[in-house]
Amino acid sequence: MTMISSDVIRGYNDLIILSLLREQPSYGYDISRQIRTISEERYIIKETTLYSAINRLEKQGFIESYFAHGEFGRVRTYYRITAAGRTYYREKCREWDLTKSVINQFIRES
Amino acid sequence: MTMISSDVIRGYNDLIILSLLREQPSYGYDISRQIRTISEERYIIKETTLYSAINRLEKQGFIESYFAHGEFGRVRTYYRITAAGRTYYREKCREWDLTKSVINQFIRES
DNA sequence: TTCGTTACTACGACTGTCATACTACGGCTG
DNA sequence: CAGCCGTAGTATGACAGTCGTAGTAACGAA
Repeated sequence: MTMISSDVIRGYNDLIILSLLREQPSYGYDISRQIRTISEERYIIKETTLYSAINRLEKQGFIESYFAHGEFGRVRTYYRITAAGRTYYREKCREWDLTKSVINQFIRES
Repeated sequence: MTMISSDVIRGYNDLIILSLLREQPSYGYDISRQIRTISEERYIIKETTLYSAINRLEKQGFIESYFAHGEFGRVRTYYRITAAGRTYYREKCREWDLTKSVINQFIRES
């Protein structure tokens, strides 16, 4: 099982986080578990990386936070995507498609 | 025409440079023109980024330099890929395939 | 002689990620 | 009831790759 190193996925954490929040609001720890699960253990995001990405996205207005109780009454910080966040997500998706096609051009050359 | 920003291609400059040197030895300025041409102007690498990537690759032993005359007798620093570089290139390609499939999983989810 | 293109190098700044470490609550086991 | 594991984070400083800015220098064309 090959894992993904952080430097190759660098810059796409925002995209990944937003793609999950597009489905439904969530909180940090759950987001990290979802990433792990959906990637089939091939990408495990570091806590510090995740939370710094989350804070960045919030500062930029792409997500917003609210407090809610999970099971057993524990309060957690939940995040939901904003309208600006959805727009940003679509842009990032286009950028990703472009990046894919450009890089593939170089690899296909050889 | 949408351009590729450097933060999305970050980490793949090594792969791109090696993919070109796999074909034939070349020098800095020519590599940057090839990148521009092959990407159809969608990715224009900054000089400083290119040369720091080249120096990094040489330090790591993935490419090696030699001096040669271009047209009109000007001496330029040419680079060719090493055996270690070819191995590294193949690894990076596999990593790229993995990254693609993982990121696509998140995007396809939604 | 000046300008544009070629062909670089140096330096300091910025950003995203990481390593390390710390806090704190709840549930389970011994 | 003590200790540990899983949950749910925050703080801090370091590092690597890229970028902005600037400078050098050789060559050909106008």
